Amino acid sequence: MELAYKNTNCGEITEGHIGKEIEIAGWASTIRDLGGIIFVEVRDRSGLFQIVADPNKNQSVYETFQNLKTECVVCVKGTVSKRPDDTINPRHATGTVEMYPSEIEILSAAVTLPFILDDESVSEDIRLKYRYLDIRSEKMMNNLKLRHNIVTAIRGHLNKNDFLEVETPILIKTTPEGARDYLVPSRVHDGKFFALPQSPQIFKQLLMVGGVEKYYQVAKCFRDEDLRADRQPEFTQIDIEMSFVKQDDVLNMAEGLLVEAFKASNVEIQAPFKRLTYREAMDRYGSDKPDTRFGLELFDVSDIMANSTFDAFKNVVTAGGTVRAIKIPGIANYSRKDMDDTRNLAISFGAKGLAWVTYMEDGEVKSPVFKFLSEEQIDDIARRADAQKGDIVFFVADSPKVVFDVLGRLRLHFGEKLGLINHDLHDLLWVVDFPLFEYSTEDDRYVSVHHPFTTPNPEDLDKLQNDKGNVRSIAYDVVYNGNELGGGSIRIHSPELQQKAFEALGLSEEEIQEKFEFMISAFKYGTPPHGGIALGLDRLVALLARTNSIRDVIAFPKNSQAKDLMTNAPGNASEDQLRELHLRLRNTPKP
RNA sequence: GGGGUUGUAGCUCAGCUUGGUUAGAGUGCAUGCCUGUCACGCAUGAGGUCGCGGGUUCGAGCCCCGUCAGCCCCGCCA
Repeated sequence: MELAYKNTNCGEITEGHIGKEIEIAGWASTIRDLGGIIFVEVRDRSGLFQIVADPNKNQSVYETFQNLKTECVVCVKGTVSKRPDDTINPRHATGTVEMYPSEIEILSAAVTLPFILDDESVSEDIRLKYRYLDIRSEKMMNNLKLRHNIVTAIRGHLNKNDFLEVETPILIKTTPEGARDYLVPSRVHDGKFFALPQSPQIFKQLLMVGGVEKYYQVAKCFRDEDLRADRQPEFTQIDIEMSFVKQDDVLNMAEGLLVEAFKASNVEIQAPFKRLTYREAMDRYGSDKPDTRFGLELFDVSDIMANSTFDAFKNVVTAGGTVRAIKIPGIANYSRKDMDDTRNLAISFGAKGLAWVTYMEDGEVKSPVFKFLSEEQIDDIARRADAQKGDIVFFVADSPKVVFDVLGRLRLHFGEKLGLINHDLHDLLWVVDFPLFEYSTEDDRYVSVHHPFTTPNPEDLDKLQNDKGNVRSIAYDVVYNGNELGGGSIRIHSPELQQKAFEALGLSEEEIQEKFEFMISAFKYGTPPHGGIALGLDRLVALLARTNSIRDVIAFPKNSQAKDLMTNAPGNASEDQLRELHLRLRNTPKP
């Protein structure tokens, strides 16, 4: 028997194939042996197709069917037939057709699988250990297809718009700011190390100096930080840079790109997206990636509290802090325990405490802080909150950072809990005018919010030396349903300004020379104004696949401890390898 | 680095609150019966280091201590 393996995909067989002889190949996904007749579903990437063996029609094929084991690989030749009317299965795409094979060959046997494919309850560590089996599942296969479709759409859009895809190096020089680098020891250079890129940032800017004008890359990036459901040590960015552009040019381009990417997932979105300034996002939503699918906006009561006799709040305002509030409707019947839980939640978010006003259904208004407030102040709060019977208003007083963080998270908590979020919405927006610096209490200095190549807002240049906290940048993030999809900025293209930016970050002249000399000197040879954006592909695909773990859209991800459970990486290095790399281990590693 | 949570059959879990006979269920697997199933059905069977180590106890899957591993979160992630 000479079979060609395959000329038709299982999932694509239709009534149009009836009477035609075809060959299919795939995995025997389910075998139903009824005694005198055997049904087998053959699965390939495209879907399932039922084949039938009847000893009266073909004895030798029937005998082969009797020996089939689940997940063995077969190739089958035969003529497609219509199923009898009463056996049509409307739940399957190929449920109206089937085949009595004239020939069947087992191409590969299969031992019993360690778990059942498509069983959603199987624990993830088992799935990751046998990832090659997990990929056979409909869910994983669909996610990989979706990812492919999205990347294809993005590439198509960028190619059509005259972008050049350029690869940048993976072995690069370590940079001082940002996440922890993965280091690669150099064999050739004793004691020296490469770093893996956290992003192609510097290279894409130098491509602009090189005259590429419009660049993109589906770029692997690496960060040696602790993992989360949406964070992997290696991940993929759609990395984009453009010359001769201003902020609006980048935003318009990215909007067009995202429209195409969403379309690949059968989601229609409208451009242009809303725009919020960073200030406005924080003031109204307590977040730089606000979920604006629901209300519950924050409001400021600092002025009222500053004039109260409540020292805890008053002193915060005097010391430069702020008091903000959020109104949660319909929870005035909260029990003592509910209130305790809410306060503990606020404390877990970083608050020192939580104050509130309860507007009871019967019209009574209660609050532990009323004794510190005048009648007029109490009225002011009710008016500002637009409080109705049944509402509770919560207050947090602290530094702006803490207040926004706590109330922003409480807002999300109640939005979810009270079912205020419409999960059918696709809410895309830009947050613009990010601050250039933020103060790091840990490092006791100002650090870049974005990265040190971000252009300061020209209006704020005079604050670069003495008022760093109030310098705005030309930087922007794109947010989808409260998730950061990506961000970018207009970059510095003047060597003098770049030098000043490094200095403002507290880098010493030696550090600037050692780490960035090539960049500053590159800028001296004629540098176009440029800017760009990077979009997190894994997160985008995960959101469009409606899964909350990016591991579900990565073929071979690491687990939460940054291990590959399938290959057991990272592994040990041999003595010889270590010697060649000029390394000596402090402790003998566990085998 | 910190907090929470889970660990019992190949897989998913019950049993733990209140320590006590031979540790169960579903599913998968094997065998047999079954000619239109599609979560096929019926029957029989195999399958266990109760994560690991120590302790308390006459007796520990269950209580205590330690440890390892998985997942989630905080820190961290320009």
